[in-house]
This record gives sequence, C-alpha cells and structure tokens, in this order.
Amino acid sequence: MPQEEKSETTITRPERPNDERYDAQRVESKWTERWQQDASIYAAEPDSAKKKFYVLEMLPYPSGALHMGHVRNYSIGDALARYMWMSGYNVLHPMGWDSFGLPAENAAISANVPPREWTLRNIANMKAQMKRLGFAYDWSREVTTCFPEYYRWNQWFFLKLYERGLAYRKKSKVNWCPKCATVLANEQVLSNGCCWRHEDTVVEQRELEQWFLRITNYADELLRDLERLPGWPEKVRTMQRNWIGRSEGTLVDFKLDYGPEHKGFGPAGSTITVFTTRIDTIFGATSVQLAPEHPIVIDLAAKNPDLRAKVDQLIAEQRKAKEAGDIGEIEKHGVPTGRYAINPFNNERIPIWVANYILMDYGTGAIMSVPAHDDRDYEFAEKYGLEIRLVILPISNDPEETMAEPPLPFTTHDGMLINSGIYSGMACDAAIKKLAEFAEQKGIGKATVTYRLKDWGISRQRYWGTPIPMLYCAKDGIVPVPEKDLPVILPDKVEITLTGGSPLARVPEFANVTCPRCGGPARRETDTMDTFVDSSWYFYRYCDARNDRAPFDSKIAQYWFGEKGIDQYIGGVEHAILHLIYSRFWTKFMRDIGLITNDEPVERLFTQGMVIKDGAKMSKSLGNVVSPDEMVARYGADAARLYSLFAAPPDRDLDWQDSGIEGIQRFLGRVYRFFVRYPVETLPATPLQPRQETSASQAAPLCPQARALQRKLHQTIKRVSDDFQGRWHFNTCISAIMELLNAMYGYEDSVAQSSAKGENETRLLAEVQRDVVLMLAPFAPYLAHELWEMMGEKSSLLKASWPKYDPELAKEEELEIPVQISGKLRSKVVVPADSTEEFVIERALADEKVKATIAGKQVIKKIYVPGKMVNLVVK
RNA sequence: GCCGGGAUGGCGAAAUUGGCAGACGCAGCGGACUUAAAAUCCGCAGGGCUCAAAAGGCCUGUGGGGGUUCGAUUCCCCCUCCCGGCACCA
Repeated sequence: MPQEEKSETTITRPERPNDERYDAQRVESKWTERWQQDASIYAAEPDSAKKKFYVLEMLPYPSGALHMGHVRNYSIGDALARYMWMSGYNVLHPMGWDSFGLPAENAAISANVPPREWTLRNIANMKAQMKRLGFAYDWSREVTTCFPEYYRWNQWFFLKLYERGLAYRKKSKVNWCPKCATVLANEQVLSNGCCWRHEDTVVEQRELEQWFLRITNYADELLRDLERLPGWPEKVRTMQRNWIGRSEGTLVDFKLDYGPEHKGFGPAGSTITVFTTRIDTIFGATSVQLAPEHPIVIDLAAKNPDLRAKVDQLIAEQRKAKEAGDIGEIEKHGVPTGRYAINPFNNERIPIWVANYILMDYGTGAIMSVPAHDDRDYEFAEKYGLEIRLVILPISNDPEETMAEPPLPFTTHDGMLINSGIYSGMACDAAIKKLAEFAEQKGIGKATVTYRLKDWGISRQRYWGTPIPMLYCAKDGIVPVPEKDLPVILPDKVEITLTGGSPLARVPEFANVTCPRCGGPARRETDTMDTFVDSSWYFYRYCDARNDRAPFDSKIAQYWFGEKGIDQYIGGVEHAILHLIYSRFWTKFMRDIGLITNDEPVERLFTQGMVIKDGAKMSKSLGNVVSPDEMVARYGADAARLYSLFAAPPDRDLDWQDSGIEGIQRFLGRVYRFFVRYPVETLPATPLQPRQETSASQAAPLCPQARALQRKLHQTIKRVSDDFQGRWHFNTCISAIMELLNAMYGYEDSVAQSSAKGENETRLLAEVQRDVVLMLAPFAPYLAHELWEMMGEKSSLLKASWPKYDPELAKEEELEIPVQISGKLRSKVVVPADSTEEFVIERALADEKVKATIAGKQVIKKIYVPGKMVNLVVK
C-alpha cells in the first residue's frame, strides 16, 4: 500500500470551490479511493477501557448484485455504526458472504461456470458496490463461508454435535423439492406447501436417510428465553413461539378390546396411546380416532383389503390437502375399523375410527374424540352419527347461566365437570391435574409436553455446500472423520446435474476412502450441509476471523458478545424463523460445550421493511426493479442511502419513487451550496470551546434572529440524538436537519448580510455549520467528509464527537399558546415562556377574538396545560 | 379460526406523555432571476362554504360506528378492508 500518497492527500487544505454546484460523482469517487487506501479506520480490537458496540447487518448471499433491500439494510446499520463511533464506543461492524448454496450450481448448469468461480466473481462485484456506497465495514474480518478456512469449523461443530448425540442419522419422510433436487428442512417449506426458493413448486414427501440436529432438545429453552428478548420485535417472538408450538397435555393409554370374535392386533401392540390437552373431558370420549398412517391402522389394513382401500383413500385426501396447503380446510372423512378400545377411566368400550383430519406427525397420531367439547370432533360426530356426550357445564356469576346446558360444542376451560364419576363437580383446570396424576399412578398415562418443532434435517443432496464429515465402513458402521483430518475439502472438479442424487457421489476419489478405525474400505458421506448451518454462527467468527486453531477465541468473543450478545442486529423479517431460530440453537449448543458464556446471540433485533415499487415487491417479472448501481450513477451514493432512510420509517415498507430521490439530491446540493455561499472566514484558531462556555458567552449578545437559529440548532441536535437512542425514525431526523438548513438560509437572508453581523454571529454560523456536518455524517458520509475537509478540519470525522445539545439554549423564550373555546380552536396568544397560569389565562381572556366568541356566555371552566394550550369552557 | 402489524391531503409521510392534525419532502401553482430554458431563491397549498376580490370568517376532516374526556390520529368497545405469520396441532 503506497504510504506516501496517503499523507499527501490528507494534509493540504483545498481552496473553497467557486462552483456552487455539488458534483456528487467527483466528490464520492475521491473519498471512495481514500477510504480504500486506509481501510484500517474501521478496524476495532477488544479494548476493555472502552464500551463495546457490536452492530451487524445480515450477511448477503452473493447472488450477483446488491438490490435496494440490501442498500436499505446496510444504510440503517451504517448510520448506527457511525453514530456509535462518534459517541465514543468501540464499534465492531463487519461484513461477509453467505456463499454456499444452490444458485451457484444452477449457474454452473446454465452458464457452464464453476460454482466457485461464479461465487467469487459475484462477491468481488458486490464488495465493490458496498465500497462505492461508502459503508464503513472492517474488511479485515471478512468471512466467506465457502472457504475451507470457514467451513472446516462447520465440520468441527458437526463432530461435536455427533459426540454429544445431537447429530444423528435416521430414515424418515422428508421434504423434497424437485427443482432444488434436494431435501429441505421443515423451516424451508412455506405454509402453502411450496419450496422457499421455488414458491410455485410443491414439495414432495420422500423416504430418505438423513442427518438431523436435535434442536428439539432445546425447544423449551428456545421458547422460554423468548421472554428474555425484549429488544426483539413482538412479531418475531410470536412467530418463533408459534413455530415451536409447545402444547401441554396428557398421554393416555386406551387398551384394545379383545372381544370374543377378535384375536388381537398383532405386533402393533395392545394399547393405543392418545395425546390430549383436555383430559378433563375424557368421560365424554365416544370414539378413538387414528391417523390413516398410524401403525395399528396399517396393521389392520394389511389383513383387510376393504379397509385398506378406504384408508388409502384417506391418505390420498390428506396428502392432496397438504400439498394444496389447505390441510386446515380438508373435508372430514373417516371409516370405522370395526374394533374397539377401552376408556381407562370408565372402562367403557368405544369404537376405533380412522380419520383424515388426524395427523401422524403430531402428538401420537391418535386422539380420543370428545364431540361435545371439541369443534372438529363435533363436526365429525354429527356427520357420522357418533354419540355426543356433555361432560362440562359453564360456570358463571349468573346463577341462571351456571349449570345451564350450553350450545355445543362447548370448548372453553371455564367450566365444571359432570357425568365424570368422582371428578364430577371439579373445575376443568383442577381436574386436568387430578386426572393426569391418577393416570400416572395407575401407569395408564402421564402429563407430557408436545412440540410442533421438529429436529433440523441438514443433509442436502447438493454439491455446493459443506461436506458432512462422516464415513460409512462395512465393518465399523458410521465413523466420524477424525478431527485432525479436517477440513474435508470440497473437490473442485465435479459434474453438476440436478438428477441422479448427490453430485459428490459421482466423484470416486472423494467418495472412496479408507476407514480410520479398521483400515478397510469405506464410503464417504456425499451429502452436504444445509447452508443455514453456515449462517448459524458466522457472527462469532467475525470476532476472530483468521483463527486456524479454533472457530474463534472464546475471550475475544466474550468481549464482543458480552452477556447479552450482539448489541444490534438488522435484517429482513423473512429470517424470523429460519436463520434466527437456528442461530439461537447454535448459541445454546456452543455455550453448552464451553465456547461462549452468553445464552442468546442477539440482544436487540431490528427487522426493516421491504423496498417496494409501485405498490409491489420488486421483481424482474414485474419489471419494477430499481438498480442500486443506476441510482448511484445518477444521484450518488449519499442520495441513494439518504433517500432509503428518509422515505419511510425503517420498520415500514418503502415505496421507491425516483422523484423522491431527486428531492434528496436537491437537498444535498442545497447543503453544499450553503457552505460554498456562506463560508465562515474566521474559524477560531483554537478548537471550539466546550459547548457550555461558548453558549454562555453567546447567549446574551446574539441578535434575535441569531438566537432563533441557535435555538433551532440545539433543538435539532436533541431530536436527532434522541432518535438514535430511541425509536430510530431516521426519516424525522433527516426532516429535522432539512428544517435546520431552511432556517440557516432564512437567517442568512434576513440578518447576515446586514450590518448586524458581528463576531458572535460568525462564531454561531461556524458552530451551526460544524454541527450540521457532524449530524449528516451517519446518513450522508461522502458529503459530510467533503464539507469537513472544506472547513479545514484535520481530524477524522468518523471519530469526531457527536454534538451535544444544551437544554437551556434549546428552550423557547416565547410561546404561542392556542386558545380553545369549549374545545375548539379560536385564537392564539403569545406569552413569555415562564408565564404563570394566571397570566396566560388573563391574556387569553383579553384577546379580541376570544372576547367576541364568549360574549354573552359564562366561562364555567378554565383549563391550562403548561406551555401547550388554554381551553375555556363556556355555557 | 388464532396471533402480529397497518389504514392520516394528489403521493411518501409527521404529530415522542390525551393538548394547534398534515412538520419534512415529492408532485402542483404563483413570483424573482434569465433573451429563453435549466438550475437556484422566495411564496401558496386538506376539503367545503361565505366574500366582487383579498384579508378575514364559518363548517368539516385522521377507514366506519359508538364511548370516556374540557379536549381523542392517540385511550376503551364494536365493525370493515389491507399486509405478514400460524393453522383440523388434538
């Protein structure tokens, strides 16, 4: 890196330009180059003397080019990072690439480019775009997940998970996307049954052997700790809560009835275990309903061709509904098996049915049907004429209502048991406990918890991903790759197709190995890992990105993560369940193996809204895509960034309008013009005094207009600072700066050209200009840096102190108080800010318009809200 | 069905604790500058009625209906529509 060039460019103070026109392209390319030459300005190292702040934006997939959603995401993060730097924090602000994944393989197939080459080319392009946009990332920590230096630690983690029984292999029904030609995790299937990448492609079910991670071991903690994340959007927490789907209930064994004409049910066993959340209604159970794929049903159907045909029909209906995404609206069908089960609480013999609304993959795939107290059971019983038996009555304060027969089905918990043997008369909630205890004592059931969350299937029959470090030996079975042999390198020369299973299986030199235990021949696992593994822990790697002995150093991670994790994480809400639940799981696992001490990865999460155009999501098919490159070329990076913050609050969707960014471009030009037009010739030779002192010396002698400008300045600093610390409505921050600029022009028009302009006025103007630059720095860094240099400042703007406001100087001296008569605005009076209530009301009553309005009426009430308004109620 | 978010001028939006609705910007209109245009600077602007016009005055207005209050975009109840998530989850 040429050192001498650098020092030359920073020393000279450029002449103030004569041209008022702001040439964004010239200025921005100048600073892009300078920042390029001194990348270390954004670097941070652990420093116990300074408060840390870890601000992170979700790392992108290198698809080829940034889109406006990226620009918005990074503009928010960059503004925050710059503000925190200026507020004296030790800021970590890294960036990287989530660079494994299917699109690279598709490119290989359609354009015949190797995935690695395609990916690295895209990364180079997007990195250049980021630099052109002026984002302040510490590139020395760049993480690229497709490099062996990174993915070897995925493999290392996998071995640790395997050692602890948290990674296991099992054959099961899995989601298969025909277009991806691979298995998908449950989290990657949309609610309409389609693939998350191919929203028009229905996922099929296939029976395959897969590697799973036992995320369900952490289900309870993942749920419980959501309460400890007040810095997360309620929406995301709710989504995760729904996804985990914890449900407390009871397992109850129903014995099969071996009546005289039956010889038992064979290997499937002699009991049916049902799961219920309402064991209090068990005396109202009038049938047992089984999922069509329940083992007992399969067993029965095997011996009964007629039943088998009917069950196959139910299975087909269920599958069809699932694939159409409307399993919730399936028309209920069922068939009786002709067999019976015994209700263990009343020894009653009830029929066993098979029904298409019972799901095999939830609970036990079997329920007790209580038509009187469950909507679905009621509908089903009505249809097939099954008995409906009332066992719960409402309890109410109204004696008439209590004990009255409710309309069916009656499904609430607020009730009392009847027709329930010794439990009659108990309240529902108490009965649930008692009945579960009894079942447990008798060995016929127990209280239990069921989750919707399933273990995470991570095997992918794809090439461009982390090889799973496992071997299969004819003699030793499943053998993990020894840690010393990591990384298992992903080979380069592989023929990629979307058919015929894992591409790696067709690479003999990769697939054929010797067993490290017996030395005999073994086969390597040729599936790769889900790319969500890569992104589950990447933010820890940023802390210590070049470590080749461990995923990262625990001490360094502890500094940056602290007790509560990343201070601010920013990204799209589309990862609310996927990435954000996986990485919480990974954090808990890493804590359990002693790598880290925090329980959660992210303290505060912010999900920004989408960028849309003409009311619709940007997409190639709609032809409404706005290209960041084009915006930067036309309006400049500052304008693109500032507009993405100005057009809407960051959590809302943003409708992109080209005319809007033109307005922002005008604003930037107007700022620049002010500095060129009204240069402050007499900058204080010494750095500006601490603010209080300057203010005190300025407060008195300023002319009224100057005082008004000073007040506006301090009010603006307050508004912008408050917003950074609170609600992040950067759109109003920018409005506030615009208002200040308007006031600056107004001030120059009215005063500064006149003879009233004295030294204090000049000093004030210098102060205002300096603070405007400081406040613009997080939002429009290019212009801010240029103006900073034009003002002759030598220090780094990045680390310059954020301006402080003086509440005294921000205060109004006179207030315009609205006067309402009976709640309607009728007039306004101007009073000194420190006026008493009596004085303000007296002035209000003396006002001509007020007098006219209340003439002939009697004032019955006088309300004064200090500093806000007067309301005179008349009769 | 359940959960979360939203609905304010022609448009994007603001109103931070119940206190002047529409800040700021876009589009629009008018003026200054200019041979002209662009650029720039200044001004007007929710809707309606009144007034010859202007100034002014009056009425009305934050998805709809009701309530609490001196006062409601803001709090409470009911309803409509839009966006997102979950869904015969037993």
